[in-house]
Amino acid sequence: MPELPEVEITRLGISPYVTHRTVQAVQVRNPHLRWRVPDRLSSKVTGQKIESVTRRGKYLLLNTSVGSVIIHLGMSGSLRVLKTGTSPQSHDHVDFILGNKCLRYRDPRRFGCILWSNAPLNHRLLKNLGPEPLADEFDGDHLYHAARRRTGAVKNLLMNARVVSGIGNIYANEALFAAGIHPQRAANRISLIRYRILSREMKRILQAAVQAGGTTLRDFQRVNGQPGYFRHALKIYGKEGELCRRCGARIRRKVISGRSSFYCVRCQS
DNA sequence: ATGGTCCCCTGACCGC
DNA sequence: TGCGGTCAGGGGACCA
Repeated sequence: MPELPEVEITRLGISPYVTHRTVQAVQVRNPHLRWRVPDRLSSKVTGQKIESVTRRGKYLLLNTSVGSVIIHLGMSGSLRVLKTGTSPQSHDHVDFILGNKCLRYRDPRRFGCILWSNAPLNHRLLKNLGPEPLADEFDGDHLYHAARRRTGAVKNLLMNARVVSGIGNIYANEALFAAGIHPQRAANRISLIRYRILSREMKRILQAAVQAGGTTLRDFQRVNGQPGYFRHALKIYGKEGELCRRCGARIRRKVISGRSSFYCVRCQS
């Protein structure tokens, strides 16, 4: 499900309900996520006040004064705020009880994770993440530099979290279409000028997606239950066989490194 | 260091 | 209605 915009929408959605609240209990119904939910999670976080909810790449952090809960939503994860006592459905694996509210983690495929760290930004999963794509430090020069020794597809460069964090399959496809770059083009055979265009398009598309509440393909929901509306703004992702909105050529699909890639042969090179 | 391939898991969908 | 195959928004582990 979630790439940067959807994780950010989740953050914005839960933040007002959990910030400054104290965790009174943690209920782990199924600890078997990507990594086992640590047994110490409950003892670490119970009694602590959540001071802020932040995001790094696709990771969410529930920050307390003694450490942070690290949450990743994987492919199918979601967080909702419910009335405490609401009976859990299948795949509702973890609850954080916050007085009369309950922060509930649901993840049918269990590709996500919930971990605890005293120093989350130095955690092995976070410390090597590349810059945030919406930060000033991320620009065409950064991409160009990262691409110097890489002969693989530029799409893989965008989806490499060590190069830039938070970009997944949808937004990589959309940004490359917007920049007119073929997803399979070798990363080291793209000019600085084109990387500057690409980085600008990435920022523009990610910002627009956040504005629209993210992209709902099938099951992404905001905390209020509404879908994200950026799906209607997608120009290339999932549109194999349709006509390019820019030139009318038929959109193609090709699997690159195991992920579906969509592109227009006339507009992207 | 980079770039492949495999795998974790469930659910939706499609063709027969 | 059932069944098998395919696909899905992520990303770490492993190997060449």
